Amino acid sequence: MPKQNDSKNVTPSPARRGELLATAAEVFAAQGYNATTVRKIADEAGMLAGSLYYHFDSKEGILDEILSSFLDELWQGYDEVLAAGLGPRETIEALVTESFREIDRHRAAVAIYQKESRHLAQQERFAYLVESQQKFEKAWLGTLERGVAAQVFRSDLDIRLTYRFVRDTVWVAASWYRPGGQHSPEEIARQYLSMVLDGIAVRT
Amino acid sequence: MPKQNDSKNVTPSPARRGELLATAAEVFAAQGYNATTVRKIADEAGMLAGSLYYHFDSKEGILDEILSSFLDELWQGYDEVLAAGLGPRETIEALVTESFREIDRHRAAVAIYQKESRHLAQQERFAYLVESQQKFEKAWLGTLERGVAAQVFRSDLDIRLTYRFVRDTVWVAASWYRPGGQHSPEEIARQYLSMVLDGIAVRT
DNA sequence: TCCCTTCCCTAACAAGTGTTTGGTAGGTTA
DNA sequence: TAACCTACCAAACACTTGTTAGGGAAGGGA
Repeated sequence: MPKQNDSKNVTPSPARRGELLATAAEVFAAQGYNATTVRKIADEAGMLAGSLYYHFDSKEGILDEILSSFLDELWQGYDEVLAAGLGPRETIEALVTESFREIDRHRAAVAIYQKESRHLAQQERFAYLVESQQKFEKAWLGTLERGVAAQVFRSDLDIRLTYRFVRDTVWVAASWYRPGGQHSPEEIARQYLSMVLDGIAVRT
Repeated sequence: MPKQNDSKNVTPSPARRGELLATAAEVFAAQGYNATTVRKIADEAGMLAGSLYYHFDSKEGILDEILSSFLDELWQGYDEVLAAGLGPRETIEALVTESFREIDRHRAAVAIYQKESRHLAQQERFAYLVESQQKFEKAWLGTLERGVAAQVFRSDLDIRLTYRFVRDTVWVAASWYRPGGQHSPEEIARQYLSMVLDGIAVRT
């Protein structure tokens, strides 16, 4: 039961759809969703605006597919980490590393998510953004609490503040990260973890 | 030589302008600049769209005034800190604290800046955003380098990565911060500094 | 009383928006 | 060859957008 183009009697190739989704994601990330016209996307893809509607239902549908497929892949990686039964510190390390790998693979999608998710989440179509965010909070906050209980994380900090601190430090990286840069995702994760866990001050 | 309404023979009161700027900033922050219509702003202010043009030149002019007045006030505080001749660690502490105070005072403006500055900076009208960002980088990066040289900050980290880390962790707070919440700006600054400087792990 | 200023409304404009409809070039299949 | 499918174009649609022009109500000062 296909979701797209149900009424129309056409079957666009998934490969071409993938290409178009990638270019659309780049434009959305660069200009913002609302500032991006379908004519701009089509232009970037070397075709006319109307032709996009052979492949997709709507502009919103394109955005939906970009975000949901990103989140699907993200949670595939996260669930694997969470199921591994690691200790709190090792779980945080694995989650952060996995996050930077996702940023590496889905830079545009992450940037879009960062900018638009807050007001998109109010729409029914994007309700899964709220679900994902809740699941996200549960995983990270739970791990941090486990760590405090096990005395591997500090207990003198507001735990929710700590959660937002760790979460934000990781994901905002998508705003400046460029694949193929000086540092690999793993190297960036290593340094970020070192800063988050041990701080940037010299120990006395 | 007034900048606005130069041709028209009118003189809107600064007080009313301030109110309208505040509501506009709230809507921009909540919905995004491009997704916000002037009709929505006017609606929120209890008037009709056209009436906004008695007070302002254009929608872009409103945005311009929100951002530039925020940056003016920000640099007033920053310059004071930088001129105080503090040590590197104390300078970072003062800058972070000052930043959270600005977030407290200009939450909406900061949120808009976060979301829109990247692609706004490409326009000539908003060239001052680029200048500000460069000045910003010079101040923070310079302080961090001073700290490494003075052996108060770690030397085994990529300094640019550290800069982005500290910068982002502070400013993304505007996305979740709400004035009048549980913690004061100073308290949030204190805990953030504690995390950034000493890490969240228990010292062994 | 009359005038002037402040502040907003009514009504419209032109440009740009996402989207639809019908058509067609080129390759594949029967 | 004929029928068909894929992937696009050309042209238009209805609607929303930022913006403008003219007018008018309320109030203060002369």
